[in-house]
Amino acid sequence: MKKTAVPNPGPKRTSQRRAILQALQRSAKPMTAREVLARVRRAMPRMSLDTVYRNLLLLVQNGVVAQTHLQNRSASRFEFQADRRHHHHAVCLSCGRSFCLNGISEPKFKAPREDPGFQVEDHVLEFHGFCGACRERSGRTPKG
Amino acid sequence: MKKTAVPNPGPKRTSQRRAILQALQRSAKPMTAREVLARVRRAMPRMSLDTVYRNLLLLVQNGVVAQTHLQNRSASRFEFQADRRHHHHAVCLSCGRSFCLNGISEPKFKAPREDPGFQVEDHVLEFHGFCGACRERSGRTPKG
DNA sequence: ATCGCTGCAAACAGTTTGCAGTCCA
DNA sequence: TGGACTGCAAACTGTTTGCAGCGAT
Repeated sequence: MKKTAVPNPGPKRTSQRRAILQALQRSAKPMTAREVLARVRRAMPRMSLDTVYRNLLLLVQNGVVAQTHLQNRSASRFEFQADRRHHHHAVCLSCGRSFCLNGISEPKFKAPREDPGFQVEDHVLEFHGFCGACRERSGRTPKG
Repeated sequence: MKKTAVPNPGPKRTSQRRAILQALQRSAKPMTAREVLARVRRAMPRMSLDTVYRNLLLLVQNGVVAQTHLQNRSASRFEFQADRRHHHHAVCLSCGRSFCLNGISEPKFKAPREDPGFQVEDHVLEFHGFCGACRERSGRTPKG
């Protein structure tokens, strides 16, 4: 039997996907879907927010991108992960930007009295405060 | 000039508000607005979700209730605070319930390299895992 | 030729807001 | 009495989904 040209199933390499990933890779800070969209639209004006979400979801599922729901904001943030270590975030209460933190010692878990059988898989640690820029802008000094 | 009976401005003590606060006080776990509504409706069937939200907001602003956006879930959780100490939460990845944790040692902050001037005001620590009930239900054993 | 992907629009969940009538102080 | 509060409905935001056409393999 002649072997028919069976289309290769699985993800396709689309320009949109590449652009979204690239935007994340180039950003030092986690971005919201909307921020990603704005960035990508500079090159691809017709990109839609749905496509951003769909691709982010895919990237998150593949472990390429990490998704975080910040306490502060309703929109989740996405960041490129590649071989990044587990880390935490600092979120500015004023401008909402979030920064990645490294070298924070990992918190130790103690099961709740109510449920001693609780088994931890993961954790999220988020610091809230004011970033340098916002403190300067608002006249907050390091000591004041 | 005769002193007219000027209505006292400021919050009024309504039965709805009392019921909402009571529901939170009686709950060991943080509740979503919808959970609060369900609870309160047992006594006040006409209570609306909007009223729950409005009152929760007020209570949060007054520091009576703490609001937490969990990583996991989209709906925020509310819990009675009174004179409660700062504490953290454990969230079950399976059933979504959240438990309060006490006696966790506080994480230490280290400013991000990117913004050494970041000043911390607060933090949130959230453990994710599986609660005892869900582990039993799904056959997860402590060692397996 | 397929099947994944895209853009558009509509659907959804959580939350907020405008309005007119109701209730507490 | 008057402003605070309530219920209802509608608006809004972030995110997801249905659909028909497009595009990568």
